[in-house]
Amino acid sequence: MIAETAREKITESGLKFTHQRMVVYNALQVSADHPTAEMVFAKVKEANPSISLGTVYKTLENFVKAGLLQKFTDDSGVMRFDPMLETHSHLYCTATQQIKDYKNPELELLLKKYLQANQIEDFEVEEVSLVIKGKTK
Amino acid sequence: MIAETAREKITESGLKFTHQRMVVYNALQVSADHPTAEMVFAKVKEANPSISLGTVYKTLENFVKAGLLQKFTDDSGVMRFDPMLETHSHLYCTATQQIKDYKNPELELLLKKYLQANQIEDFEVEEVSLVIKGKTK
DNA sequence: TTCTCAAACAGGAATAATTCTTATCTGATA
DNA sequence: TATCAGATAAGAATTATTCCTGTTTGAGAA
Repeated sequence: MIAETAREKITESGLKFTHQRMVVYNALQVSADHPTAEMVFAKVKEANPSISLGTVYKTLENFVKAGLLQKFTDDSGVMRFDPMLETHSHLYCTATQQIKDYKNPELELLLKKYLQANQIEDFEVEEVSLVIKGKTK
Repeated sequence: MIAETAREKITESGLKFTHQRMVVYNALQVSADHPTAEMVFAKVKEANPSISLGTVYKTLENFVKAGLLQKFTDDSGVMRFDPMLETHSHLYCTATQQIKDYKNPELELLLKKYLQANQIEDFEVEEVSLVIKGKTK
């Protein structure tokens, strides 16, 4: 049951379990796109009409800190939240501004190996991600 | 002479040459970091104290459209402008939030070749960039 | 179960980056 | 040098995000 999974994930990550956190968590698990805080807010209101936008922002930030979500900023400067935790790249369509995940373990391995073999001077790599810009056909 | 180069580049790109555009152009050519619009504004005021912030924003945007600059957004959602035109990657320090260019033609070639050999379904790649997060030693 | 309290929440005010608006000015061309 | 489309200055407006304050709630103790 989805409520149980959410509860487990949230408490496991060291956060107090609340109804608001549960609905935000669930909203992100089912979202295929990379929602903004406003998009999460709109979706979450269906399940909890009295939630406030500030709570959504704070909850998303807490989830990022707790390692449940990834956050990045799109080209127009808006924060996007991403339920996937494995490293993956993003396809950014320059025509429609849509963002899609692009998972390619082979490519990730290639990059990881390259950066291990060729250390960057004075820099310790933690994470690598690829932004591929172009157009959806 | 730097004024001549600026004039050429600006008119070549199809934009009308103005004093404001020249000082913005020159400010970016000499900046090693990836300035924000505010940083450009501060620098440009030395050469032209009466320039307005709105003009700086508009000019930077025009330069991006004309292909003289690259634009991206940093993790805190602020726009950064980048005088380099060749594809290159960014090193993002998670401790200090500093951004540095990382140019590595070998790595770029590797990526380009990989993406040519392994087409992404329904997507036409225009540009690839790597965001490498980590810590400066 | 009820009590207690640190943490979370709602609601809205405040802030910061960016865009827009309008009246004025300027560069390129004739 | 006169013309005019496009560029600029100044500041108002907008948008995303953070902050503040009083109220509520979840989790553990008694």
